[in-house]
Amino acid sequence: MTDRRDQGRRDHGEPSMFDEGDLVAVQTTQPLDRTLDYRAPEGGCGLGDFVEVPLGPRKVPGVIWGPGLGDFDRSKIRSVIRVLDVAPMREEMRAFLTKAADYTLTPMPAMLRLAMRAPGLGDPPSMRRIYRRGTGTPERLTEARRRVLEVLEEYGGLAFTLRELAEMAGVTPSVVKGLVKLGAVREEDSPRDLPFPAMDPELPGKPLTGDQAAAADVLRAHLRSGAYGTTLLKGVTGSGKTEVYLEAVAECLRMGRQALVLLPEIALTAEFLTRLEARFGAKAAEWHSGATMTERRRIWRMVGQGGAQLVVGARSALFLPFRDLGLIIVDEEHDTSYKQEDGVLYNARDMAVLRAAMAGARVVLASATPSLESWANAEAGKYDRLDLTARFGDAVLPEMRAIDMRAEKLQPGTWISPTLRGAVQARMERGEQALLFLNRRGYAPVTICRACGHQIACDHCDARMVEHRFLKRLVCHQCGETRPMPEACPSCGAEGKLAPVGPGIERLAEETAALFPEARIAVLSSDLFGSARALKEKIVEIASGGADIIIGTQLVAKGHNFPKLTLVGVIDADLGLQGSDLRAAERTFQLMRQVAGRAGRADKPGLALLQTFQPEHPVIRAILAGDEEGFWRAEAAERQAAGVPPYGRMAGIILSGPEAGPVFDLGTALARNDGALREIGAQVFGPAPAPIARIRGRHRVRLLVKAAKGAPLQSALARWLAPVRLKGDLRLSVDIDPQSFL
DNA sequence: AGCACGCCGACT
DNA sequence: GTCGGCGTGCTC
Repeated sequence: MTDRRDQGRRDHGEPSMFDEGDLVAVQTTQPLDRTLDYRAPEGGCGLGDFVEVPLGPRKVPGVIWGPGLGDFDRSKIRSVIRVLDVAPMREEMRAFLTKAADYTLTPMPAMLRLAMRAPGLGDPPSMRRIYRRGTGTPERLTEARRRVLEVLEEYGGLAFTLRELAEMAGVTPSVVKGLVKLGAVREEDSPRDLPFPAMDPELPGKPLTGDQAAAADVLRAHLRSGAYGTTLLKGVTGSGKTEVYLEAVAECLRMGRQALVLLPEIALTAEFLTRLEARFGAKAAEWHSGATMTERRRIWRMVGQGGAQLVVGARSALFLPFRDLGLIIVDEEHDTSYKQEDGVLYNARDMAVLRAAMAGARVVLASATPSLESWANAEAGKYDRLDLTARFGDAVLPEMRAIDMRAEKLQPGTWISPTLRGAVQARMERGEQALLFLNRRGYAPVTICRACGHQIACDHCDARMVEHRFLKRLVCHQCGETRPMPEACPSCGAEGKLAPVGPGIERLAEETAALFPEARIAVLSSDLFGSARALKEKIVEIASGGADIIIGTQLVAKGHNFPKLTLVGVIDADLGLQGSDLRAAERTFQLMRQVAGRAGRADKPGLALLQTFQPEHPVIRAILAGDEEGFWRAEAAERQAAGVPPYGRMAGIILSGPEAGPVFDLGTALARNDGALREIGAQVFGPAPAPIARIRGRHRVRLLVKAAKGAPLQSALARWLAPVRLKGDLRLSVDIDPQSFL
């Protein structure tokens, strides 16, 4: 066995610490709340080694976590089956997982699973056959043979698999095999998982403007310090944020350390990867849920061996076994998709900071509209802050104006005000593009029966079904359940009485087409495209002028460039302000600013018009005034007064089960036995129906725990929840720092 | 997580 | 009598 693990150990000066027969504690991915003692296998093992151990009748994967605890009947202790042939888990990774588990109140096995999500971890490094140019030329040089040799010579020295080579030459594999026999092509074995091509940090980036160059200098200096630190890089759309943080990536690569770029949305990576390739001359490793087993396996192993210098990935890339991580970029750090259920509830932005602190790496949080948390951390001096203000070229941020909908005359069932209509008309006449933004998929959010007043709801969720006219179906946006659009009311049976209420993006498209029959209209909504690729292609087509009016949901807000766009019309700027979610204002502010930022990127000035019924609302006013600092200060003051994050601590407890009764009973029992929480001065609110009271037939109840900023919330929660025994199909999950609090 | 053990209802 | 429901407990 070529020993990768020995190599890994030598690299870090860790000796093989446990001899055969020594007791070792193994952390497995089985949901046990402690490590299990085993005997070290033949040849010994070291701290952090990935191993396979017997557990009952099964073999399970695990990691050597430390010396055995020795508190178990010696005669029952079994031996580690084998040490897997991958680099051992580093001390720093174990520390990170431990802290992350403590912080999110996640059992260690679930945490460890995130760090072992690599296919074929236990496989030996497998080989594959590759083919390269041999010496000599066959006597009979047929056309097919000539093409094969030509391909090999064209790619001077490179080797290919049989299939690749045959395909590239347009011949059958047997032609290649024939050449092998004649010695003109050489057949070799090579490891399946090859290192990624080296990145070249010395290639020139785009020229930077004054403040971009200054910001890049600061980031480079931070990196050279070699110690942990976080920087909030704030820059409006088009300010060249990416170019600036790529300079930090370049510096990191120059230092020989690894860099990780986290992106919130997979759809962005294709465009982004091209950009990276142009900057560093080679493809970065791309880690996301859509990657194949082979790719994942290669990345996981190469990251651990130092054969991948730059990884671009979704949130789970934080758990890759980096050997020497020097920099984590969290792009669009405010994006809510960084916090999502992934088996474990964690916020990738916060975990990035934790991981970097453990690894002695720098973090750059990049955003045009930072989260209030990050803004507050910068204010408090915990993060450095860099602001990029200038936009590229002479383009400026669009002018923003409100359209007071109380003063506009609209036909029932229409949503485009005369003012907005006129503005769109003007753009059409000048041959410019306009974007109408409405953050609601489908045709109409509500379908009501005019005979009996019944609203069509999902059978499994407490949510209304949304009509999707393109699909001719009703769709539940909660669980994805769909059914054909009925003719008759499912409640009273009246036919032809079902009526759409309220606007969705499809209905808006209908209205737009009626108003502008000549215009080419493109509708951009995530559900209208079968694949990310199809969506991407559509966006490229639109950007090059393939549409006059773009109608889109929030996916248009995410960093796509539309150079001909000069008008953004927000159909319902009040949409995000409704409800009692404390972060609603923040999210509306971010979304409106991002959407507005789409307009006027090139040399033409942009205009953003916000249709609103409450133009005097503080959030709308802050958006219009472009007074970000003012908005944040006001938001911060409100949250401080309410004692909520980031000025207080919160946790959500979600209980769920098939029957509402037992779920509520458990919630009530928990709320009553809150001694452990009162000890730290924390309060419990609830139980109350969760924001979505029923999902896929499971009833959900939520409790909220609120504590002071410095309070030891996690340990109190652990003590509080320790005695809970979940009966039947009841489930409990803890959400530290929930995104929405009501 | 699996998988055994075990303690109560309707079948040959 | 026993087959089988899934509640409880164990795995080094």
